[in-house]
Amino acid sequence: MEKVKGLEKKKLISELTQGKEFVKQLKKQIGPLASPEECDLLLGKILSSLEKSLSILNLKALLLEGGINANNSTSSCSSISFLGNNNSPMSEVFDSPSHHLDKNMVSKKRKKSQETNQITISGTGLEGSHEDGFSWRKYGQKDILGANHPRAYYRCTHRHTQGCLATKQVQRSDGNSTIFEVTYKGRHSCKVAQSDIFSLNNQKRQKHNKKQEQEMVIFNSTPNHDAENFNITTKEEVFTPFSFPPTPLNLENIEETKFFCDSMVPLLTSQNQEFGMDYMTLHCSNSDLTELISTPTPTSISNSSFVGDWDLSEDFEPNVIFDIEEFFS
DNA sequence: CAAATTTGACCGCT
DNA sequence: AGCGGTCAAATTTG
Repeated sequence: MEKVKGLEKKKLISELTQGKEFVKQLKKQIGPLASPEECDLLLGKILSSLEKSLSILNLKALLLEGGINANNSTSSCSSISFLGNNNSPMSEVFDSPSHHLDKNMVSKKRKKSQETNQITISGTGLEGSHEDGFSWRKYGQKDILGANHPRAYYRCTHRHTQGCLATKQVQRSDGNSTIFEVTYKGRHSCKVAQSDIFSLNNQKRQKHNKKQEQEMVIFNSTPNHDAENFNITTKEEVFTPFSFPPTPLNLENIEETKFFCDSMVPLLTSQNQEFGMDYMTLHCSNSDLTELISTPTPTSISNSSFVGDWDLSEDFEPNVIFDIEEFFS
């Protein structure tokens, strides 16, 4: 992660310097000979540079504000989470796995709690791209009322061998069919070695290297979030949506967190209407993302490049666009 | 041939 | 009754 830290700073300086240069050029352009097109182009560049810079800062701010667990998370992307509209304690979903061993227990108790305690990640338009390092087995698919696309149901492959009760649901977004909404439920109790995840991600990276797919990750809050209860403090241990079973993310009162991965737009966009974030779009290449989320050795996010020694005193700025692919390149 | 996926049936909840 | 979630037999895949 040290590598990334250095890159961030360099990138930030580079963006700010670029912005400065663009302003200089624009200054020269402004005058009787200035063409509107050139001015427009330069303005766009300036804005882009400034937004990228702000994004870099704001991403850090988010991670700091989000109270990301310092101990376990290795994923910059997965570490940003949003909490729901109630302060109810974490449900049985994240409690003792033994609660779920009884099939009947699952049906009633869990159903209700899962509705309010789940992590949703939306993956890329590529089916395999929302792979998260876990081994999932599809056990069902349903057409959902009002949805354009069916919902697929997956459970951990180690359900029977290790009693792992983690499940996830994958559904294409109605609005954008290239976006997959992945809802994780339950926590992995299976022992998936970090090395396994690493090698698995390496395989995937090799698979997708040529395609150079880009992913957009939108961190989205649910529409009905109550701003007052929408806090990012972390406490309870929940399953981390991206690839790290042995590296749970500590969050408190999570209701629902959505990540959207899309392959179309190379931008990271952050908006916050209620308390700083309505959604955030993180975009990076598949390989970059994989690298980011598949660090073999668990690393503290707070020790990571994102939140390391940055001084982020300013408030989060909404509507920030951040080309994370370029940023991490 | 084992593992994974598909898909219709079933179940519980509202 | 309708819906979402799960089961499990059939089928496909590696």
